[in-house]
Amino acid sequence: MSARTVVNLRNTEAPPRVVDISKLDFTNCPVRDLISQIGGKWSVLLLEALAQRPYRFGELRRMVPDISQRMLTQTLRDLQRDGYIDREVFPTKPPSVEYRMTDLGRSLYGPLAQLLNWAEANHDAVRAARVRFDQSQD
Amino acid sequence: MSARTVVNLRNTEAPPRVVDISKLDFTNCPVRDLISQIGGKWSVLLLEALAQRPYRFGELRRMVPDISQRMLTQTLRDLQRDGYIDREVFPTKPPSVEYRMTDLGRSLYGPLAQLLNWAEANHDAVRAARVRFDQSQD
DNA sequence: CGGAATCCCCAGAGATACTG
DNA sequence: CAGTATCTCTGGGGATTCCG
Repeated sequence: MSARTVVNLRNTEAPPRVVDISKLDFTNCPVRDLISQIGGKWSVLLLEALAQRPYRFGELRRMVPDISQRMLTQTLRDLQRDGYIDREVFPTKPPSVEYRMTDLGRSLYGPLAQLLNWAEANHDAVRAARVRFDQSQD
Repeated sequence: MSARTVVNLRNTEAPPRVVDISKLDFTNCPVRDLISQIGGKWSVLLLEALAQRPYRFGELRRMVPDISQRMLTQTLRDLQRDGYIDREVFPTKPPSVEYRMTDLGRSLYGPLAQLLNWAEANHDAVRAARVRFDQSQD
């Protein structure tokens, strides 16, 4: 994929210099790697929750009532795998599991939160653009 | 969906106050709305390209050789619909179509680029975390 | 040149039931 | 409580063909 292309394109000073575009490892593009993960349906939501404070499995489940048990487990495991959150098991009875954000996760949440703030601030503009577009298409 | 929950969760000062979580309009959550759009496979890539300068359809196609014609057309139309890019048709022969970023798109690209920079800067850390996780799971 | 229309496939996500 | 294990299904995305 266009890993190098992406890098070059973001360099706004230089002209676009497309390099070696066909031979690049698709799975190794950092941007695609990040977007495909947080692009999931629940990842950002859980990151927002855990950015505030640690939560237990059941707490997260109650906070996001329309997530299935399966997707909560899976999304948490994926976030843990990428190093954004930690998982700690307390051998109580019944057992309880707490999830908390790592330093890496917190450093991700900085720029991520900026983007989310943009989304909220400009949501009306986007919706208005959609209405205009749809009306112009008959 | 949890539109309000998201808002409250990002307010790091107050305790989590989950409000009216089941009755919210799923489609009206700004965060979900943005993430589901730019979470697409090609959106960010095209935004990066057009953040630099306007491009014609065929130019974009050559820059991203592994995108299908269909997905290029569709992704561009979606970005246009949300107001991030403009489309201008030049009635030459054969016709040519140019895409350029709008002011709204440029304002989005600010925080977005910060996130992408984070992705590149921390890609090694994420990959290392993955290796650790996979090895700890037998 | 820049699409639109059509067919097809599979990974992401939901529902349900069971377990340490 | 906090998960696994199956089964299922939708829709995002690819390949191909046709059009102004």
